Amino acid sequence: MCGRFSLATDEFSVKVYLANRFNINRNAASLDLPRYNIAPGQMVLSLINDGRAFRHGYLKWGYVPDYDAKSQNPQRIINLRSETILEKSYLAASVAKRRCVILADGFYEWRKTSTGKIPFRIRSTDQELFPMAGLWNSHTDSRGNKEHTVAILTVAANGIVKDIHERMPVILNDTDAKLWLEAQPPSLVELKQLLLPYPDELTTMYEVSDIVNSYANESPACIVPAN
DNA sequence: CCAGACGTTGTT
DNA sequence: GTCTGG
DNA sequence: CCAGACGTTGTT
DNA sequence: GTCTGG
Repeated sequence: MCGRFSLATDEFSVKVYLANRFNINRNAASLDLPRYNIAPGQMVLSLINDGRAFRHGYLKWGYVPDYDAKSQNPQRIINLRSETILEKSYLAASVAKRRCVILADGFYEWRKTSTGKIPFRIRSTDQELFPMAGLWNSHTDSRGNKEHTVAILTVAANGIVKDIHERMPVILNDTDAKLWLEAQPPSLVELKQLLLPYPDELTTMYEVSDIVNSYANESPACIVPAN
């Protein structure tokens, strides 16, 4: 699955990416980059389509479903199985109207061994920055604060990631990302067909230090190859 | 009609 | 062991 | 995802 | 919010 990732890129590169690939040029706001260790509960850089144009902004990682929006400690869903998003009634409105992508340049998975867990970083050889498919939602919590929350969609691990883990985030290419974000998609069934394991031949993976285990370690050491 | 359920992963 | 928080 | 916390009463 | 079940 995907419970930790990186966007270890400087702000300028991300702004160039947003301009070139998504025609986003209103870029005054600071993007708080680079990030080496992004964890659930934190704000993640996301793209949506507002019906006229692509927009970027921050969403809080941990999707709060409508049915739980008013509880004191709502369920916060960090991943959703892409295979079943069309079957879950509580997701219907998000699937229809609140699809998004989350920007990353790598994600972490842990291999379980008899002696413990070993972290790995997985990247694309094709896209320095890549969009991960997500669904977002809005709610007003019990104190009246508005929150925009997001879950990352998952899919079966590809041939590379399979060595260490059974699931991986849905990574899209730029073309499919735009389709996924399309405000008036041809059909939701067609959109769901975009949610596939990333191609093996475009995937690279390497072991990293267990420094990454603690989200408090927001440091370049997280992405340095182990040994 | 209303009431009740509604996640994921990994591990067992 | 299990939940919470980042 | 992992790390960290994990209680109660009564007093301030 | 939306579907299922009774």
